Amino acid sequence: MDGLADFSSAGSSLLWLWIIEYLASFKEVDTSILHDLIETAPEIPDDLAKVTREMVALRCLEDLFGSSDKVNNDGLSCTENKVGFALSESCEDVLQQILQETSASDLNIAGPELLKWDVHPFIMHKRALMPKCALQHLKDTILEGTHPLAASLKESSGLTCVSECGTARVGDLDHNALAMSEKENLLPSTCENRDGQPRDNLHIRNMLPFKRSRGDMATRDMAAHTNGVQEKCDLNYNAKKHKQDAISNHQSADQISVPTCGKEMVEPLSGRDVAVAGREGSHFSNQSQDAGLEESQFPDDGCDNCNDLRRLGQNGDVNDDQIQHNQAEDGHNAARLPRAEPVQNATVDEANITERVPSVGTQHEDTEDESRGEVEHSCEEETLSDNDAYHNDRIDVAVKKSHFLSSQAALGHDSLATSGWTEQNLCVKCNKDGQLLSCSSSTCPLAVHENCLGFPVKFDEKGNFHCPFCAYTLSISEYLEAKKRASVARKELAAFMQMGSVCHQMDLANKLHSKDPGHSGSNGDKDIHENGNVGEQENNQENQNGQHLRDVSDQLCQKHRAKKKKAEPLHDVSDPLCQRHSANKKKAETSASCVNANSPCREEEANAFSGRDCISNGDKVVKENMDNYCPSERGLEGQPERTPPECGKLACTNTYVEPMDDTEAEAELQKEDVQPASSESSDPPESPVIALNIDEEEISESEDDKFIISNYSIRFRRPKTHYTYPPIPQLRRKKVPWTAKEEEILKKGVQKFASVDDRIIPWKKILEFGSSVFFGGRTAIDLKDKWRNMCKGSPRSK
DNA sequence: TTAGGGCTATAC
DNA sequence: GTATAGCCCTAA
Repeated sequence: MDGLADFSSAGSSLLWLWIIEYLASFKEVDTSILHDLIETAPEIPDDLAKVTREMVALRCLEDLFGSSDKVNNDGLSCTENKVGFALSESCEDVLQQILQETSASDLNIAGPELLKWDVHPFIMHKRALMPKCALQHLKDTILEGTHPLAASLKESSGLTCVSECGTARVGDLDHNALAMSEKENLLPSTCENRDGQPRDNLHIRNMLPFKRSRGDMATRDMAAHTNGVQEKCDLNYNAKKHKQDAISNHQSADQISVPTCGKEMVEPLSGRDVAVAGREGSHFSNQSQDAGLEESQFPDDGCDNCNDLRRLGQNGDVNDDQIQHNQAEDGHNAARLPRAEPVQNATVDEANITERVPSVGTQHEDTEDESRGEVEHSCEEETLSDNDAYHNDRIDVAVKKSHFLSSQAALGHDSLATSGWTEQNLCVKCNKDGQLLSCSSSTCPLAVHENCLGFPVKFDEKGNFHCPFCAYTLSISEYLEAKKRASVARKELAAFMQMGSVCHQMDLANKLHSKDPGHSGSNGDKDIHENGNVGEQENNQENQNGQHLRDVSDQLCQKHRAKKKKAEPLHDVSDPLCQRHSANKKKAETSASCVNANSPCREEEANAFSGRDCISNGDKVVKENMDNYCPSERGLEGQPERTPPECGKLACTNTYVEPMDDTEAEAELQKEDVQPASSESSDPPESPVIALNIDEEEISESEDDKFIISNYSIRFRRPKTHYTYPPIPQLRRKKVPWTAKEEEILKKGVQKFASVDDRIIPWKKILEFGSSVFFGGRTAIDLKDKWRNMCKGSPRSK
């Protein structure tokens, strides 16, 4: 059944209006969706013409209902002009004209034009101006018949039957969803008996989401938009998206007209998805009774998932616990997935949403939370979308399985349809008996010859065989589980990195206090406050950030304690780590400087953020945690970036610069043989790494001092300007001594590229020129600085 | 992208 | 404490 065809034949063009309004409710409107609808619907010009009229009518109704704004929307006015209306006319007149049915020729003109018409402005306009219940007003007014034009408008708009049915069925996003669902449940029998059209309308209504979910991009977008409306209604976007997708998958596979539209309206009040399922079931049941269509598509022979779905729908008493229990009990029961999974998934997603909604729906005032929220949001979004895909896959598998079983039953013996393969010990593939592999899933009837599998049979750890369907479903489950764990780990990593930022800020605050005694405390605080939220964290950890930060810092410092195998109470001020750190700091820090007692953490974080596997700053624990961290170019410490393979798995932002001409640069050096043997031998190109490795010296954990990372490491620079919770703190690179070879190539480069007056030296070119020699972390600025130093030491002739 | 000034860590 | 090397920031 093609919903749009029905839609068109139904002739209820008001539905178009509702569609438009529906779309208009979305935050982001993709006009291509409407265009898709337009283009795929037959006899569209007429409908479009009606839509045109109704748009204008809507505009008029807007006026009637008090909207004083008469913004002249280009698209709308253009359309209006096409059908001979002018905005300046009075509402009554316009309405009258609408009802007078513009001539067919006018409509034909308007139709093609409308196809090119960008509905977006209109939608935006409607969204901006329409009262939330404007459509309801529209309907009510038409149905009440109090307006002089109501009667004819009612007839013209196709609301007659709706009126007679006594219910409004579409578009009442603000209405009580429960009442709505109840109304909807009442609709079919009465309406349908009066006129075929209403029934069509019902199907149209039901089919709309179905069309949205049919798989192509446009319809997918529309599904997303649909969910956008739900989001607007404080619904759980993902849960609904998933549920809708899930159901749509069933629909697309089985051509089941599950009224997701009605579901969407139900959902706002249905806190529990099972309740929704129950109501869906009600719809479904009604429809089945009315049309008898679904029965024909739900063969009783082995299509247990379909029947299960139906049962689930009809059984409004099912509750979450039951289902979850069943799932827990039957976690590996793929055969039951078709009925259980949609609910399960929705439940899971709902849980996710519980976490997620605040970050989406509320504005976090502090940047930290925003950043964290962003990270988590993106992570969850990614995970959820991926989950959706796999949930759909899982459902697809179930559907395919049921189809497969059905088709096999149809191809095989009739008895199979009733008794199943398992009971008869027949292969589901070849319908022959023999030594069969039975699927371990308790309710999966599938049995198959090993040879019929088409691939080598595999058994799980317990030696159980799972049919391909169940195996795939199981794999998806495991994958999703793993993703969930990864997501959690990512959050923890985010918290960990955030900790680095916190420590940094605290360290900065401490330094400001200790190094700027001239600054009054208030001034210092003020400065810090101006630069970010350092001050507030320093001053009060109980503020909204502080609590979380302290929690994170506690976690981190607990690692210290665990590592030291000492049960030291962790208190902000009395942390021994802090004391040790302070003692080892050459800079005299007052006792107050350890206010936050997180200095060790800071130092460790600093090293953590500089963490490359190839460069250690002394703390292996941190290093392990930062495997995937790759600081920005300026934040890179001396790390041999010229060896890209080492960067392989890292998301290095500092790309390996392929030498412009390696041989040229090195030839320059070799040609003149400028490298003293001693220099070359004692200071090979690798020397920077060696120099850095000074810091790598193993530090015994048994000694207190060993917690103090070498000062010759990356440190945070004092922020001079805004410090807005960077997920990656600013880092100071390690010093990388220049090798003689580097100096040589630098000299060559300068001689080669510098202009006559040496006013401007293209350091970037020189860097590329000598990239085979220069240490990978060098920048053009480094070259410049080095050249400056070299020139300081000796005249330019050097 | 470059130049210049300033900052920081280290060596002495 | 000072000198120095290397790094960072900012203006042009």
